[in-house]
Amino acid sequence: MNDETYHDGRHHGACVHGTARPCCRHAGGAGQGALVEPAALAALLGGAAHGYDLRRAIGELTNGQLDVDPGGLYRVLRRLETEGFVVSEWAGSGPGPQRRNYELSEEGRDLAEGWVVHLRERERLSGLLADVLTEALAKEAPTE
Amino acid sequence: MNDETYHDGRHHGACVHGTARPCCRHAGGAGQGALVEPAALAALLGGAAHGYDLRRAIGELTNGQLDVDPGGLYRVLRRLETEGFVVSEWAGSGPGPQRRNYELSEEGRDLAEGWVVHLRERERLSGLLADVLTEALAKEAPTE
DNA sequence: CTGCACTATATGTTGGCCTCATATAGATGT
DNA sequence: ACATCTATATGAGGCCAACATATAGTGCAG
Repeated sequence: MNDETYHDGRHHGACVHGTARPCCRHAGGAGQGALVEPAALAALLGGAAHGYDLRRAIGELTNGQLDVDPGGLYRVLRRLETEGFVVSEWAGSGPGPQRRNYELSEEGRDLAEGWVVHLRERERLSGLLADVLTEALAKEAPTE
Repeated sequence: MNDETYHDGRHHGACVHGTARPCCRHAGGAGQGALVEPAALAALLGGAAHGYDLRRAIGELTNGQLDVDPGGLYRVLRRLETEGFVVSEWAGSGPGPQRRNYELSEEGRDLAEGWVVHLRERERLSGLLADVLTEALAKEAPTE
């Protein structure tokens, strides 16, 4: 009603500024750090699948926490293929739109292992910074 | 010696690809997500200071885990000032290069609180994705 | 006296990512 | 016929970290 801020599950309401002003950190991935690539790798580890199914698998694997943009997902799959981490081919013709089947290569499995390390580091740094901020806010007691 | 990879504490050796190829994820903040702004806010919560000192404070607050680029730090401080989260002025003339003193505004404190929420979310998602990947890798037992 | 390292502030540039937008095409249900 | 879902894809904007580069003041060692 008179709540003019967005509530569509995207970044509008989750802007770090906590305001309705145009959020300056919802593009370019600098907000959270890359997520689509590791999510795609996780889904592919569960077995070969087509793009649309991988997106669904990501949602299931993360209990609905991650809903990756299909545009970004296909872009990542393409790039991972050009880099040799994924292999894909058009699936046999059946009813419905043409499907492309994606499968992880051995190098892709190694890449996934690398991402675990990277994500743990991000988790650690995020927690560390959140702790530092929390303590600093607590010390800076209201004096007004 | 014959180890051709970098070892200068930057992202070279920490590339998510785990290879010596030009790491494609060490620029644009997409690697870890934004860190300079919350770190700057944390340092400013400790009291007004000049830029160079804030960088040192960040190092201390994070036990050496974070060594922010001075270029980026000054850029963030400037932007935070134009956005009203920080106030600064040239310090009185003394020996040495000219210094600028930065101080958090009330809005800046609110912004810092918003960053705690954001960082906890990033911590949570990073941990979730790392868990998902770890479990998927464990299930995909070596069959070769 | 010179050169180097530190202090202190700053701008330029590049590459990658997320988000949002838009597009094409096949199938199904109302 | 239209809306929705399935399925694949490209374009564009904005942000960030990292690296580079610049200017200027100071102190110290050789």
